[in-house]
Amino acid sequence: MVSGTTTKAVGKKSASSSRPQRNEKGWQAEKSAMTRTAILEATIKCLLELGYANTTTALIANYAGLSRGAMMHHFPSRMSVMKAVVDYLHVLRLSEYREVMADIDDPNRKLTLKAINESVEAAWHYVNVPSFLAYQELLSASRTDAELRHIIEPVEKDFEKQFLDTAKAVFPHWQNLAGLEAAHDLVQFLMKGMALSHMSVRKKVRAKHVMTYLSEILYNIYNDADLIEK
Amino acid sequence: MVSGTTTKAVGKKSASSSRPQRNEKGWQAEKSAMTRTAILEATIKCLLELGYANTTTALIANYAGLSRGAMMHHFPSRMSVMKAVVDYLHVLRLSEYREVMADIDDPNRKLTLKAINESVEAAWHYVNVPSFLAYQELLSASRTDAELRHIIEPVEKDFEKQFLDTAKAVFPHWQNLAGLEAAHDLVQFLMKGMALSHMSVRKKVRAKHVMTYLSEILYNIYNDADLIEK
DNA sequence: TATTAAAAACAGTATTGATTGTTTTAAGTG
DNA sequence: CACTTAAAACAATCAATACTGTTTTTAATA
Repeated sequence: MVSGTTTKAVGKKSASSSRPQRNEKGWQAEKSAMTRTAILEATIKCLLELGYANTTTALIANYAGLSRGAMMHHFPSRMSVMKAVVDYLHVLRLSEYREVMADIDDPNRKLTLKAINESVEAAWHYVNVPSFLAYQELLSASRTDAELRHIIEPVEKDFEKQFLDTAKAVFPHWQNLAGLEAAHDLVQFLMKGMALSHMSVRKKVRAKHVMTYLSEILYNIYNDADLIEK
Repeated sequence: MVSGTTTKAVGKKSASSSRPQRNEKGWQAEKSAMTRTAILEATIKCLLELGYANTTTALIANYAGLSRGAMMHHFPSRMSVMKAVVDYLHVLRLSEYREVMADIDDPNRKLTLKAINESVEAAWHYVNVPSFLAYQELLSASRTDAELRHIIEPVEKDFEKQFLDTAKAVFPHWQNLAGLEAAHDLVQFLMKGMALSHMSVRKKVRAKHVMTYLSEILYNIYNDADLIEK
């Protein structure tokens, strides 16, 4: 299935390498927390490199530099890891998005085409970041994995809501609310579609072209051009 | 994993049900061909319902109403079935697309907004059809499955090319070639992004809104509005 | 000493590819 | 045409591997 089944130890002990700092209360608890996030990040790496189906508990442990026993101590089952990763990615992705959107433009001035262009570029960058792709892998697997779907469904719904709310907050000048929602969907669906078109030829230039168009479109929607009068 | 592991026999003997017509030459060859396509269609059903990872040879055989031995006779390995399915879907999807696009509008007249709207609706319908979703499942799996990727990559490239060529043939009036290509990408990426956003809330209405915008955009591009002068 | 982290070993199940056997169809041959 | 032989379709079983979750053991910490 995958080559390095034998003690690969990628990113070896990235968590437990800091030496015991026995001040404060609960060094063990701290260590435990570090191991936990090491496992979560190892899982994300696995999802990216191997996909959901091939992300086995043994591989996760390897990537985290742990024994399988240790990892099963922190997460009693494979699905419990996945659930933790879903939650982990949820907050991570939201914070990443807010960070990206934070320095787009002064929210107190009217949007320029240049600013829109920048935010489109940012959105493109956003869907090519590990956290997005790993989450997408989980979302994709959830289509045919009922247990995972039950876990990820409420999270996804909450994400979509917060995602849109953030966009509204970033563009307070946007007049037509329905227009903003449609514009937001336009951007997100398009970006997702491009990001998931892995083996397109000339992907870079095509993406650039599409995004140039998209920016002009958004500018028109923003300025309430006669698009969609109904 | 899945409920009916025990002789489910879905779509039982849909292939070998026709009685032996011993005229012409080679009844056995005909039967063999029928069994083959029965296996391929069973595989597609599995891909849709269970996903690539859970599509085992045993399940395929069940769905096709065959023993595993019989199915391994026609396809010596799991991957060989997948390869056959990739080819099968390739021609199927192209023919479906051409069929859908055939009755959009008279290619000898200038495009109306209504006609564009119709073709957008057709594109939306297209990405919700089984063959698209099954193929997408394979494409998605190929990201982390090298063997499958080697199989599907050339097919996907050829598909993209023929896909665009078909669009060009359907809209011979389209002035700006670069504009048409961008418009085509715009539609395809957007549709894919929408189709793969499984658990969006209010998906239907949002899709409708986005598509209304999209149609106006396309109309503008088609009429060489000042979009993208560079 | 009691508790927690970590490691190792184990049992059960599922899947794959291979092998062997049985039935059905096609092709010769006298 | 009757009979034999070959080949293809189909079925059943087996060995090897891989993954999951559990249990047992060891080490470290409070």
